[in-house]
Amino acid sequence: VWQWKKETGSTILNQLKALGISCDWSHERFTMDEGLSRAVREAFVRLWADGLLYRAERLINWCPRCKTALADIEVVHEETDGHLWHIRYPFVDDASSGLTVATTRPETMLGDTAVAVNPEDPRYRHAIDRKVRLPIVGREIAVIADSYVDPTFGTGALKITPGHDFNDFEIGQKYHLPIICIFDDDAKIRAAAFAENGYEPTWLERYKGKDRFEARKLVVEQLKEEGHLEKIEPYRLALGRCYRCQTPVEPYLTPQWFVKIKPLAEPAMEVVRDGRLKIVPEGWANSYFAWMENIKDWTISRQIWWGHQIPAWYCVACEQGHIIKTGQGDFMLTKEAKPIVAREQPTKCPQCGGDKFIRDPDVLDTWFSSGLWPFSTLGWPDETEDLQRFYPTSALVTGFDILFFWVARMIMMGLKFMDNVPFRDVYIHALVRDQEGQKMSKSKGNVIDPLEVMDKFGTDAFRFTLAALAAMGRDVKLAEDRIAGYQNFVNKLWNAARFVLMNLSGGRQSADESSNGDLNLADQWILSRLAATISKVREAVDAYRFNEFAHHLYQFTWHEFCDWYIEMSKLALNSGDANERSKTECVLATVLENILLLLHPVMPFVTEEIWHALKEKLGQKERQPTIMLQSYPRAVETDIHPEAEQRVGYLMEITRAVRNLRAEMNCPPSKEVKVVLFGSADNLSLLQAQERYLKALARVGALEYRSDGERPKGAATAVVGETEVYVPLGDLINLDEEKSRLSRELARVEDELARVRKKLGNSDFIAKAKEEVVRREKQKAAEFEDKIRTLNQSLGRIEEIAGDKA
RNA sequence: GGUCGCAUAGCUCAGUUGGUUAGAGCGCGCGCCUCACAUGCGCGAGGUCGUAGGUUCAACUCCUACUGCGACCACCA
Repeated sequence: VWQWKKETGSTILNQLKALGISCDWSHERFTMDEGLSRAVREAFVRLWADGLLYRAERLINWCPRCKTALADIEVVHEETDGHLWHIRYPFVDDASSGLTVATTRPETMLGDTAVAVNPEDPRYRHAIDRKVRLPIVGREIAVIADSYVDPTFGTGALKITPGHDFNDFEIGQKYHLPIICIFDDDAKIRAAAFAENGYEPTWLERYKGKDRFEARKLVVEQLKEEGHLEKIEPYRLALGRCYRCQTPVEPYLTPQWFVKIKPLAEPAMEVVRDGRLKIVPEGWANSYFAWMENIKDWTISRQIWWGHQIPAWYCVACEQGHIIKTGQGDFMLTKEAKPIVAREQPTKCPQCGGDKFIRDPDVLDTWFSSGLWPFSTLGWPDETEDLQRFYPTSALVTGFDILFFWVARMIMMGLKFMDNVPFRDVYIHALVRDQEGQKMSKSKGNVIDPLEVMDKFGTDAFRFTLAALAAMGRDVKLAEDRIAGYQNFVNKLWNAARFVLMNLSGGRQSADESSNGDLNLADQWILSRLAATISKVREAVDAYRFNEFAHHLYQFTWHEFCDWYIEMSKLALNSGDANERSKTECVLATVLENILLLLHPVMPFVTEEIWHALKEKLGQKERQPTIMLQSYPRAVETDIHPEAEQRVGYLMEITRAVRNLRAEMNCPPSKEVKVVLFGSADNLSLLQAQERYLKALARVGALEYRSDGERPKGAATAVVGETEVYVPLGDLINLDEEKSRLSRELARVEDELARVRKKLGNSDFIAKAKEEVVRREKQKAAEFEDKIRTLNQSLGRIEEIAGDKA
């Protein structure tokens, strides 16, 4: 175990570290550590004392390959093609007639001890309380009536094998039927089974020691030979397999340890119901309840070679008769053996005073110790400081596949032993699937090794991608294109940082000491946008909406900071105004630092790197050793500046309009153009005040502002709000192109207007819609009408020119 | 068999209380080596939001049915 742990454990740790996960490595624990073993023994003893543990012989799920008991949850059911075999069991009193049973497992007939029919089934009234003779075996078994039998399934007659089927076991208990276990722990035919029941089978030679599937063939063959096989139908059945080795599970009768689960499950459901523990996304709470409500006692003993050995001892003197030797040094305890449950081996038997004990050879299901994890790792059962401080934790992040295996158990155990939930939130993250959406699995060979991906694209890009794709409640198809895209984002951030660093004068000014009085418009704007972004990012994280988190940061960093602000900042930096320049430097540094802090959880490596460079440049390096110790940014209320946002928004629209016109008219970027703007005095004075931005961003040479008068002829035109934008191109203008462009735009706006008018024409709409909605629609209509008017005028002028030319 | 989820641009996906010109990334088209970045910059094309009904003044958004995927749970032989 320890060798295995060393290898696997270090692989996992290396992966985690490569992923840039920052943990308190001093708290690393392994299930088999002494501290945890102690917690396991303590928990076991307490459960026993509280009557929540018992040892009993039950039909349990058994893996004949692993030779161990399995919990229900460790059995995976899989639709499998099989057959329904119809076998005829003749009546003892009249061999010429009989009952036909249908079964998916003909070999188990060797252990049948009854046939059941539904008491209401008219076909079988005559059969009740008669006896039938088992083919091959020759044993006489009773026909019983029980409403459990579904008359519509198969033949309506059900063979009862209490030793090898869960339902049959129940029925067997109800009618006190004998139990014949025909298999040994290998699922091979066990000869002794028949001798035990007083049979001297001559037919046994043929089956003895045969595996269950071989036995099936032989049974079918013999039934056929003897004329008892009536029919074989194809049938799909849900076959239970061992979750580890896929071997079909065999119901098997052995003594095992069980946890009485209902008393633990009840409170565990309650805390989710009353909100003391939140499952995110909520949808999983339904599954959680469904599972908890139908939960059966938990088989916790395992017959495997490693794990926590069960802390139960048996007095050799008292239990002698219940100890069965099964091999050299191996032994088994019958269901009658009385365990002494204790933290340590007892010194004296309370019954006989004997001092010789053997310890229960079984070990515990690993999930038993895992269930104690939230507190066993913190020193429980001691009242440690760690326990005080860290229990309960705020959130558990995990995949749905262990919601039942582990999470549910932690909740039950936490409530039982700590009297409190182990964590407040359970965030069920998406499962990463391959490009085709298939679940990754070793057997399918479609596993994506995170180390390889990180090697190719970088850890930061990989982490950011996972966050960006982690939309609530949806699995992730990991596409390399996507990672490549975010790799570019990392690069973009790097280059933006380079720009900022090369423009900082250095040393003299610190980013957080900026005086925010009389900043220029761009500075006000970006700080306002930053504040808004911080708020949205925080909201997203609080709600576990990591895709929104990533989206907002991507959008802000690339499309606001880089695309607009950095470009605008160049004007301030080159303005020759030292005061303005230093303020802009401050803002650049502030925004960059905030971006780094905001992104750090998803992009730890680049952000750390850039942050150090930034701190060095600002002369603050010694003060702050690592970005990780910084607190997460909070939005600065006073930075919020709606007016600046609105103004820059307008400026951006005009800029886009000019760029658009240039592009449509195939005007090369190298060529400066003249722009004439018509609009209200307010808007124009704003534009005029900020015209350096317009000139730089849209490559405009000269700008003219007019409130009314003749519109320029031969100009490409656009309408932004109430502002008309003209780019006079003189003879360069392509009349046809401009005409079709304007017509297209006109058609689009007319469409919009028609839609809005239709709404406004509907009296129900006016009467019933919210006032604000109506007002907005009216405003839209007015805007569209204005726009249509100017577009028509522009079209008119184009046609005029065309006319002149012709 | 039961339960739940998903169907939106060529691809992968967002769209939080019903009213937006339905968005992003990649891909695609056009134009650019504009002094942080061609892993880049600018502009653009592309969707009757799976089908059929219903509720509503108004539906991608709510309800029903259907179709097609997917997952989980399940002892009907």
